[in-house]
Amino acid sequence: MVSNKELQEKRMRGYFIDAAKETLKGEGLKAVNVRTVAERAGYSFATMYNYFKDLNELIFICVKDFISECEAFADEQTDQQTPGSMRLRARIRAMIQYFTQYPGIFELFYLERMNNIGARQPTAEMIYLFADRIIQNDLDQMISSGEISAPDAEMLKISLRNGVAGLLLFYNNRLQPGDYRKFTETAEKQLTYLLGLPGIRH
Amino acid sequence: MVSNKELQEKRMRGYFIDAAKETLKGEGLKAVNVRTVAERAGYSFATMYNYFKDLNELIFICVKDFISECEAFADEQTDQQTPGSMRLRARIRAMIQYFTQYPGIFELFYLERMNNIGARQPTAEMIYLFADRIIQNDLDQMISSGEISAPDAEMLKISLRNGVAGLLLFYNNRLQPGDYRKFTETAEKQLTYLLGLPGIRH
DNA sequence: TAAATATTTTTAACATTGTTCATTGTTTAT
DNA sequence: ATAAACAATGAACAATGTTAAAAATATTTA
Repeated sequence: MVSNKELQEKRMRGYFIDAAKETLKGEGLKAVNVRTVAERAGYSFATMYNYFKDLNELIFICVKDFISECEAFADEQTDQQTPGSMRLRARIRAMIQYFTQYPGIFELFYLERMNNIGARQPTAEMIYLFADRIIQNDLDQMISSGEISAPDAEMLKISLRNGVAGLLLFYNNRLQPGDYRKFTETAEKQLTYLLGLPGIRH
Repeated sequence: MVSNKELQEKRMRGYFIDAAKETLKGEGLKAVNVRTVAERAGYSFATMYNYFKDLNELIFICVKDFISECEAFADEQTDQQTPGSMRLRARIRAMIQYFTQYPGIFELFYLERMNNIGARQPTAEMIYLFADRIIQNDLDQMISSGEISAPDAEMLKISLRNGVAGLLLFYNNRLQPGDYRKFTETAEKQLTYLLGLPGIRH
């Protein structure tokens, strides 16, 4: 049972959160500032400070929401598949797709939030755990089916997490590879490469 | 033959460049701003604009210098070794060591510079090519010795570049793994893992 | 209902940082 | 010695995050 006050406060926070999320998805991180977000929400910039400690807190909430959204997207893309290496690939593919669709979110996750001293530790940990969570289920399945040993699975997990972060980091800066088609091709090859390890029984 | 004017101008630029580099290595990227750098150089902040287009140009020069420094460090660490997979490992180890010794430089390379719209493309490309250059020699040797095929070498190169970037990205944010000892252990394991691929003849 | 009180929103102001420009001081060439 | 060129600087502006007092609005109470 929530009071009117709580409900109203939640709505107000929602306006700002939505405005920030829209801006992040659309114009990207550099367009997010107190004044533009507040304008989009339909309030003065100072009003934000009545509902959030500071801009960091607001953006932190966006990160949490985007994590959920990305996980939901991966779930949705793979709900027909059974756990295992094929689904693992599909889930990573979904994650890559999500971040390339919203470069601003990638920037937020891997460049800005992690870089931020203030909210450093908790945010970075969240992002880090999220990347692992995306693939944990399938790795467990691969272990229990004897497809891979537990230590090899651990290495695979780290390699995938780091490799995907690096892959997106370079692509996000419009470099390598140049176009999207070539990028997905490289991503697929890299997945195949990382999954083609000696420890895995094919 | 350089004129006095050119010499003097070069010196002036050097004062600012050194001040910026010291600040980056010591206090990190967030401590770098026009006023602190100029103070360290012994001049007013406005003087900087007589020698550099803007702060970006100054920092861009630092990036170039750090790239050279890191390459020199890798060369120095491996000058006793012959080209091949062992030296490849050692060179990557040197690169990782360099960036963990100077977190501010990593931040600059992979988080800030790449993130910067203005100087985006050229800087990111430079950083990207530098990472490849560190290992190119040894990869070529491995190819010509028949240790690895050219296509596999290309995949290995990409995997290493992306994997190292991701590894440093997560470690730099003080997360995974917690302490330096554990970190180097993980880095070694990951190197072994990536180099232990099916395409490589052992 | 009207005054008093509490809450919410906003305007004004400040701090920090990057940047530009006019002024001032200094050097150089005639 | 003086005019021209050059170098260094402080004042000022713009953008952004933040705070605090003032204004507007809502709620409570007599």
